[in-house]
Amino acid sequence: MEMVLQPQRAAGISGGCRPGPPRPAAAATAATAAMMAMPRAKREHEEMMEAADGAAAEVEVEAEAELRRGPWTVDEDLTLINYIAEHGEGRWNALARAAGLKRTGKSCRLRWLNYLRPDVKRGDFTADEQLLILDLHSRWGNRWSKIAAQLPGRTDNEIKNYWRTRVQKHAKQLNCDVNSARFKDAMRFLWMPRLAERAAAAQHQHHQQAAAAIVSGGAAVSTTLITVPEVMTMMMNNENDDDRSPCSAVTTATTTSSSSSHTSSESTARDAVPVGGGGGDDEWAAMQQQDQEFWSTASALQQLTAAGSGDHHHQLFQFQADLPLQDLTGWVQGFSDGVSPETTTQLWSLDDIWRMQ
DNA sequence: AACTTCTGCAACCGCTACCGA
DNA sequence: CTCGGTAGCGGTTGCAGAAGT
Repeated sequence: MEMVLQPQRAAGISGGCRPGPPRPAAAATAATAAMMAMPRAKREHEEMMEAADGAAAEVEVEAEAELRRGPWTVDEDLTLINYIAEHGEGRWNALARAAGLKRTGKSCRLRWLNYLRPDVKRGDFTADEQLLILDLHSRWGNRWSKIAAQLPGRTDNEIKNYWRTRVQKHAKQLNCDVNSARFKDAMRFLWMPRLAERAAAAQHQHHQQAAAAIVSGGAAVSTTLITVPEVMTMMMNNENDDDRSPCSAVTTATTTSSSSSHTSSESTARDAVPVGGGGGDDEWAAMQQQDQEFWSTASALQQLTAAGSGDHHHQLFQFQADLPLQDLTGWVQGFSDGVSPETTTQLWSLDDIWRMQ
């Protein structure tokens, strides 16, 4: 079977500055499918790899001189995708030669893993994802690949860039080092709760949509929307746990709620399956399962927020006292991506934080 | 309109770990 | 055990579009 891949039109990659070659998403998906039927192609691949290895030494010097660098072209992308679709990935140097790409194996590997791989997710990070990144970074530091492993479809490069461009920018706005205790406190007590709230709100909206689809015409589903003070209480309560930071407490809550759906945007389409559209028992069971998970999550959140611990409030007060008013307000507003200024101010003025107690 | 500065991201570089001969 | 090749990781750079002047 010979697969011919056509170049795709630019797929509107959000946030991209470099125009670059369009991402052949559909082609990459087709590539995945092609990889399923591989045995014969695999054998050919092995032979080609051996041949490529054999020829490698002689051509190495001259090839070195004409190796391409810089942005990948559409043709190069398609060549790589086609080759991997037929032969699989691995042994990148030999692959690069066998595929006829004038690139280093390193470059091919990077291009494939960070851009062409069919399951790579593009676009802005969801609140859930941001929360997870903050949490994991607080635990593991700059272990980007390890962090990326916890975010399906995200690459270490993407997360690294996110950290450098967004997080470090905010640390700069706050006039402190990204590794300073002050910034970490700001992350724990302001940014992460806010992300948790947004994530919860997204979950809330998502579940309401799903419920509306399931109970068409029925009563509106009542859900518990977790609030900033609730999240803060959760964080403080969980500081009692020996090996769990407040950060992990929030993440636990939010990721638990999303355990049945990696991200809200991702899961919406899947979950909003119309009832009675020819679905069988499996679909019904799946919906029941999702319903069950939603309600158990809401219940868990309520339980977490039920008990409060006054001791930890002092920490928050101390933190508030340490931060200059204008710094805090400006900085908090700095995190207002996608939120109207009014909303942000309302959510995060010092008065409001104070009232949360 | 022209120029400069800022921003975000893809790609590269250097290093280390791992593995097989 | 050593050595060479490869994969993978984290840090850095370069570039193009956006924003500002």
